[in-house]
Amino acid sequence: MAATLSTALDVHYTIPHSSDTKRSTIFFTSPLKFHTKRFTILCTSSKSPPKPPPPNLAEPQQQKNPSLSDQLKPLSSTILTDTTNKDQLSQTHLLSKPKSIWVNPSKPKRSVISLQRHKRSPYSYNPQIRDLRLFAQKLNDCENSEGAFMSVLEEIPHPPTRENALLLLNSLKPWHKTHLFFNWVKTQKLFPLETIFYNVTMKSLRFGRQFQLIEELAHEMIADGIELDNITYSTIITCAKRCNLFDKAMEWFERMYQTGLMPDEVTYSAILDVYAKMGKVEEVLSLYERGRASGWKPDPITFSVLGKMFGEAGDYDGIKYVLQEMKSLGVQPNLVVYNTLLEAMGKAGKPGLARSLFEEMIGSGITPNEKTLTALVKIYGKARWARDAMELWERMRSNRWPMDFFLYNTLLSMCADLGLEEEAERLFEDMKRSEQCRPDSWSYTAMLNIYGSGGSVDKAMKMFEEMSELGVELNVMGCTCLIQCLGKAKRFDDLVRVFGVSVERGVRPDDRLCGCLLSVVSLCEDSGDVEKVLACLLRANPKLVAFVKLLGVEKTSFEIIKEEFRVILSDTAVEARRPFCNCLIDICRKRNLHERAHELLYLGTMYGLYPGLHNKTANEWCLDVRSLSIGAAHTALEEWMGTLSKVIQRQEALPELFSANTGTGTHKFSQGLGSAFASHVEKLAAPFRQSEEKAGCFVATREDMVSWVQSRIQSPAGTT
DNA sequence: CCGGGCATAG
Repeated sequence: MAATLSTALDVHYTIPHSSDTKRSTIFFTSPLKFHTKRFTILCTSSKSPPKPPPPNLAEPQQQKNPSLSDQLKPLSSTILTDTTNKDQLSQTHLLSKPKSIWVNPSKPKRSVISLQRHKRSPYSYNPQIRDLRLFAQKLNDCENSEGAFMSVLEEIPHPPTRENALLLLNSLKPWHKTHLFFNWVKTQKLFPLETIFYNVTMKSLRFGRQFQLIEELAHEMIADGIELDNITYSTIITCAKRCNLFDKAMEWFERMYQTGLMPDEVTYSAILDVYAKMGKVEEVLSLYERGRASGWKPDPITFSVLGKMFGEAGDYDGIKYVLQEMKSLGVQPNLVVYNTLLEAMGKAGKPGLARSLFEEMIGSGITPNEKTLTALVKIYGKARWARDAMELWERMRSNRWPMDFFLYNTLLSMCADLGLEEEAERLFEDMKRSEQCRPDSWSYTAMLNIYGSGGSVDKAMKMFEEMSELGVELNVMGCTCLIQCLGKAKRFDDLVRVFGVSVERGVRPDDRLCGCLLSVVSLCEDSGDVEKVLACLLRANPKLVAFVKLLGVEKTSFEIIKEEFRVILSDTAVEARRPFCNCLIDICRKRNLHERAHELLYLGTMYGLYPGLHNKTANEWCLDVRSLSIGAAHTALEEWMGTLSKVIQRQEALPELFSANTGTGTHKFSQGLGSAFASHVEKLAAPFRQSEEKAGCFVATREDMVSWVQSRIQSPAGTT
């Protein structure tokens, strides 16, 4: 198999792997692509094309309005018909800032947004407001049934005039009661129900996510000839969005244009958010550009929508673009915008930029809230920036910045990320003493994570017992942390008990928990223990257990392993695939199935689980084992040495430097891949030395490598 | 007293 794997590793020399495929930089590196892409908002990239209005919808009154998709013809086609020298124009315009396109158009573009916000009608002071508020409270407090509601309603202190009815309608919750009251007012027929009555009712229905009812009301408005205004549409659209009915949101947005109503910026940013939530980045940017071209100066909420979208995409260039746009338009970010952008920076993996953005925010005089601090604490924890995390924590205390439940739990998780056991314990005690923030399932899980990764088994078990006593739910992550910890401590009987209790208490094992059990199997010295742990795994993933057994059957062919492993991996969550492969390799090595281990590493490489394992330049060949388990790293090193021997024997060109990167294990609790690697290198007497410049890197010169390989060829000792 | 944006995990 060795030859086959070297072939696989060789494949890596030539195929550049890209780990950055999720970056979308449409707008910034390739404006041409963006602007020339044919785009119609409702048709092209939507999985479900827009349906015609349902038959019970009245026909829109004004057919003269083009559909939105017609209005949003690609910018490029509009520009190119305006000139004879198309090539030149497309060059100059597409490379300049998009908005410059609109400086002097021969025909003004049709506007897509109304620059005037919908005006609200003023209301006059109602002297009965006090009575009516008390009455509304009474209605809110009564039993949530039609009978109870109607009998309280008979005690209404003042006649339900238009103003009184509106006031009551505005004060009612939950949505059932608003709806009952709306219907009651309708049956009274004391005055015609105007748009505002529908709007207020819809707002309440949206709280209860009652899209069906909202749509019924909208159809009723259409049938009765009651005008739908921007407030109506934005409420319908945001309700559809919250119910994940994106097609519905688009359908109503489209209908709005068709009836000749121009969205104002509230409706417009609501629909931008709909597209953003669907991940339609290009569509959002196109809409944004069209709005800008109509003379719209977006407000902070719009930028928050854009920032969130780029954050979800992990697109740092996009986040930069949002900041630039705000700057050039003179829009000052508010607290929510900063919160969104901080979170986005975290998702884009830019802790340093998140830190400067936070300082900029403080500098501009904005006080952070719980959400700001939650985002930042999470970022520092994940980046393992212990110093920044502790400084921030100190600032939170000395400035008395607000704390809440999320923030407590995030601080606990940060302690887990940084290995701060004592700090976490103090925090946890604070929470127990507090009124508002008693530890919940998240808090206990964080503690299980801290004790689990720190190897404090007894403390972890104490948490587990405490959870049972207090009735705190154990979730799959807490269970995984505990199992991992018990496994490392070789307390297999406790492990089996914890697993059983967890499943009884409703924990549904996921792929990460299976990976954890598999890693415990690789730690077992005794075959009886192996069976115990496999029995747990059998309840969660019988196929995986069958595969583990198959690996030990000597006559199993490589082809069978290949196919069965493929099936296993395709049934496995992406984030658990490499851990599975690592553990399986470890298991094989533990059982002295070294050939099998090499086969699995080969297959793992084939199936793309180890991108960038081997990097080759003219000067340096580097084996990057940072994402490998100890057994897998040993296997990869052996494989690499085998390949090098052949290359040297064939007298092919070699680089000056060889290096193996184990990483430094920035996590306090990481398992020490570097030292394991060092001792394996020592056992092989390979000429690798710890690099002085680069921590976690082992280096060897060409001369040393060649003489070592040649000595091994002469006396092939210690080849396993 | 009618409409839009922000948070917790192995």
